[in-house]
Amino acid sequence: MIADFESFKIELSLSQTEICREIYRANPDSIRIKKEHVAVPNLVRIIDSTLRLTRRKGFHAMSLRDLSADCGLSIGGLYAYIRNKDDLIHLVQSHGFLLTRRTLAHYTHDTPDPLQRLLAVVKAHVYLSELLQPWFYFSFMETKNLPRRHKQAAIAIEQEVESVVHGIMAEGVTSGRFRAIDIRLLAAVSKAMMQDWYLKRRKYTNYEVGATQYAEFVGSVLQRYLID
Amino acid sequence: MIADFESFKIELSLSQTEICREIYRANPDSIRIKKEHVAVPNLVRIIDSTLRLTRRKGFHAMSLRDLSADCGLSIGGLYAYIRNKDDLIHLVQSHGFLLTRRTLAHYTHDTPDPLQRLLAVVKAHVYLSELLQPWFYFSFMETKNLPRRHKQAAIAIEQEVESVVHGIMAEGVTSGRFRAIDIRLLAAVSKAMMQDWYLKRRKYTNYEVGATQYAEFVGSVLQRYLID
DNA sequence: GTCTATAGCATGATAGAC
DNA sequence: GTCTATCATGCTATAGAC
Repeated sequence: MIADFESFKIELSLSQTEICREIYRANPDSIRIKKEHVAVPNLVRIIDSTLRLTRRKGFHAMSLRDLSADCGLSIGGLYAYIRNKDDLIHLVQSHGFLLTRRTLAHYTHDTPDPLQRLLAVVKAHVYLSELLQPWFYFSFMETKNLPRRHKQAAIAIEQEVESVVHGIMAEGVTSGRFRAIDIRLLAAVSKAMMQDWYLKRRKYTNYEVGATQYAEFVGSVLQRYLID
Repeated sequence: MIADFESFKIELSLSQTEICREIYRANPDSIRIKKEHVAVPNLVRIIDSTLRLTRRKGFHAMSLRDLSADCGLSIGGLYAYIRNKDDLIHLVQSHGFLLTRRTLAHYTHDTPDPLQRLLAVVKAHVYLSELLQPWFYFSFMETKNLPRRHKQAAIAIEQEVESVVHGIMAEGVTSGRFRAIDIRLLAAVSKAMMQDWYLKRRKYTNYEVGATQYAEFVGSVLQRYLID
């Protein structure tokens, strides 16, 4: 069970620096800087700038000149952290994958009741995409442009989320707690609703709807459909 | 009330040629070809190629050389139909706008019962996005990269769809046919579910789910939430 | 490790032949 | 109306100074 957004945030310990340290250690091929205390802060800025600039114009339209100006490194300096522009995608993608897997696993292990587990997963996903909104947006929008490997990895993690939801629903149906309906379609539209939170973030801000309210609303729609 | 997909298709008379004829007549500034019988078939190919190539790599990554090779016109010939690359976006956008407005207006005028009208709108939108899948996908993915004017037009039409859904729900609540719930959020997630049909078209093909089945499923989720 | 300068290339757009 | 040839620009990526 997830208490509230603030607790979630703290529990996840989403320090940008910490994440970038993991990325640094996981990518010695592309990052040719030896000293961790030098590399990590620069990585934070590079990834941050990439997400911001890509959001505006798309990844292809972002030039490395723009990026170097925004993150404060020169073009040459930038190329000590990546071998080419595509490496940037990989750097950005990797920590999102990491955190999504970690979070979903965490919130599906300790709740026995299927309905409660389902609501917890929905809330965890909304909260996670709230904290990593730029990343989720980037990942969704740029997936189709990725080289094959990265593309498959991105599709795989999307499918994993849907599978988790589907698995919970299947268990609920089997145990008789949920109605016997087309749970594959319901899992698919569940994901569509969760996605809308980060794809249309600005709209919901205008509506003055918060993450908790949205997650609980989606939960209530699912609950009403699953239970008589 | 919409009977079935085939009737819908015929009623809309979605001949690519016909649509491109309208586009040709609406854009004398960018299209400098005088003879309609020459211009229209070329326009069909240009728009078709643009949608296909953009789908693969994104609009920015599609070069005009790629496009000219794909549509069979030379670079120079292409520039008789557009003044610059951004004109291409406008050509592609315009007929989608036209058809979306026309279709929604048509299916919200003749059904008095709010529930039936809601289900009709959902089905009409799913059917429309099934017929114009490449266009809907393009519009969603490229909106953020558009110059201001086109961007606002694209956001406006999205908002119109949501408003139509919201209006129907409001009427149902007022007349006591629907439960009094947060219909603004429900309208928002309705749109999210409708969008998923064209954003994840391939997934639903793999699931062997058709447009009618999907529309009716979304309708049943909404109906169950709105009615006791 | 980071910078400046630049090579090498692909792109959007145009001019003029046919 | 459509083509081929070409221009100017802006891009990714690299080399070498510090």
